[in-house]
Amino acid sequence: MSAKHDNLLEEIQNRLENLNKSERKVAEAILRDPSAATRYSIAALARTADVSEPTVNRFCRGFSASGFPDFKIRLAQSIATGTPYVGQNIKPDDSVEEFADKVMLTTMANLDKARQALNPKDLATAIDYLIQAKQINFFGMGGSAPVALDAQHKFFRFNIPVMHYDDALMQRMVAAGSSTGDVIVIISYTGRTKEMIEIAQDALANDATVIGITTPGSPLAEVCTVVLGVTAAEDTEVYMPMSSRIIHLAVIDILATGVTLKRGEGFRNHLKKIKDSLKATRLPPASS
Amino acid sequence: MSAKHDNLLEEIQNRLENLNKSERKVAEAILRDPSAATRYSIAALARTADVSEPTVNRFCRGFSASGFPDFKIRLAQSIATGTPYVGQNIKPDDSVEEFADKVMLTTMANLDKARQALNPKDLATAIDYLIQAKQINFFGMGGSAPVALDAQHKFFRFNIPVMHYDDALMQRMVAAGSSTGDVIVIISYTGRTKEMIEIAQDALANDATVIGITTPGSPLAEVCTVVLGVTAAEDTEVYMPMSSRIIHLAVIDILATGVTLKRGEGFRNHLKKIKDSLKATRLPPASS
DNA sequence: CCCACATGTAGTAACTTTACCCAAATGTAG
DNA sequence: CTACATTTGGGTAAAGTTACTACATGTGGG
Repeated sequence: MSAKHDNLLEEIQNRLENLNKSERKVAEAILRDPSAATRYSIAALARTADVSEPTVNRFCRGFSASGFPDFKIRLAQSIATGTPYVGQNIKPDDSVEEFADKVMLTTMANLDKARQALNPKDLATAIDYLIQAKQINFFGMGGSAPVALDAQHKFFRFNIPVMHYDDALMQRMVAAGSSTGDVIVIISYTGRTKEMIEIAQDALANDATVIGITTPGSPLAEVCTVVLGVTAAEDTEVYMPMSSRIIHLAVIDILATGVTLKRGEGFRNHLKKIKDSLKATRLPPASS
Repeated sequence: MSAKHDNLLEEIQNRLENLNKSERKVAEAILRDPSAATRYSIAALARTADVSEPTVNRFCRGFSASGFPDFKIRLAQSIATGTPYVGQNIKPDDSVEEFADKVMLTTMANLDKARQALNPKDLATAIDYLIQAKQINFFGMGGSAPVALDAQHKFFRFNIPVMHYDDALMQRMVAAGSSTGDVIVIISYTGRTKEMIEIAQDALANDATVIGITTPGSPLAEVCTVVLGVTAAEDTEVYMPMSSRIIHLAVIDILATGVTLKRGEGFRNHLKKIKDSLKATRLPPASS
């Protein structure tokens, strides 16, 4: 089952510095046009990189492949995963098509990292808490406010009392007034916003459950009951964080899906009824 | 460039019925363990399928590969794309790990569809309108409200007057009060909410620009100045729409990126200053 | 100046493909 | 309905590629 992403291309990139002259030539030839490399024979690649065939072969073995053909297959898989763009940062002179592609592919790559990083056990624990919750509150400030709002929308359909707050004062009040059985989900990219940490501690002091969707290892993560964490490196300093919110949304989707599934068949009908109640406000589907 | 998903495995599955006896034996052998097939030599695969080597070769050519090695590479890519999950819907008895993976992979697949479907020219047009805007308003109701809120957060940093509205009454008032140079971005998954269409028409009547992030071909799309459209099929009827909002967010990311880039270097410093102003509210990065 | 490492040459082994042939099935004419 | 022709499916074996191994040669560091 396990998908174990080799990310061969990334590995080649990383080890580029540690390779000797000829092998670096091979690496560069491959990175120059990875998908072409999958079509080359060992002789063709050797010629392109201007080295001998055994050098290519040694290079392949260096990346723990049994030989050139095996290496080519791993490379092909690595490409299919969308890896070629990963890490390629957006440059000021990119065309619209180029940076649009980069934004999309970077987002996809980050989602994939998140997929691999997320711990199913923690997810399951979080879902269990949410199902048993008397009341759910989503807290997110600044850039995470939309995520909290979205979460409220999704969980609203489960007929558990649910709210979101994007304002520290209200969050503090809710945390102070919480008790056993209340679940507070705190969404924060950095996990280093002082107030959020204090709020989490307040809630915990009142025996509420605190689920953190934040960076693992951050001060906020330290205090949460459960942490659903992802480290998506991005150029936070200058541009705005982009992928992180999308990952957070995806985590919310997973939690919502989990709650739906665990509630069983009867409950899925309830969801359908809510959907149906919205139909009246819409025009009929395109007829032509 | 073009990523053209072959989905070779799917194609083999589909054509299984139309193959003659021996070639079907080959197909079945491959489907039985696709990833093993990528490691086999033609002789090994022939033995496993209990046919001769040329038969395997003919089979490969039948799937428009130049030969067996080429076929193996396409097969490898097909496996790596995560194909097994794409389209596989979530089932009530999935484990947490399974459905979490499916949610993520479905989202990724939809983002990729969006990436290919988005028209760079329309994006460029939208970005131009946004740069020249006197005022930008994001409208989104229900599930699209969080997207509108997120957009406001992102565009707030550009020091253009920007607001979001999630309430039809306010939206109508803003549309009625708009004029040339105002840009209204309407976010709607279905593009069939009656009120939104009327609101769009009001805004257009006042010479405002209306950018629609919605389903192409929908009634709303018909009336917009520019449409940034994506058709992400999902199980809207029972579960809630998930991927669509994430795609919409990604589109917002692209627009924001475009505006940032087009504004040039000086402006990116301005963004950095805003970032810096937030530092004071945070704990320092992990020190250990 | 020598040793060790890096790299290339040439030959061999493995793998793939082509050319050819046989067998079975289907079609056709007597 | 039989007998011959034609097409289709599929295997054998040899030719052609491709990849690997063993060895030779060069080159930089001690």
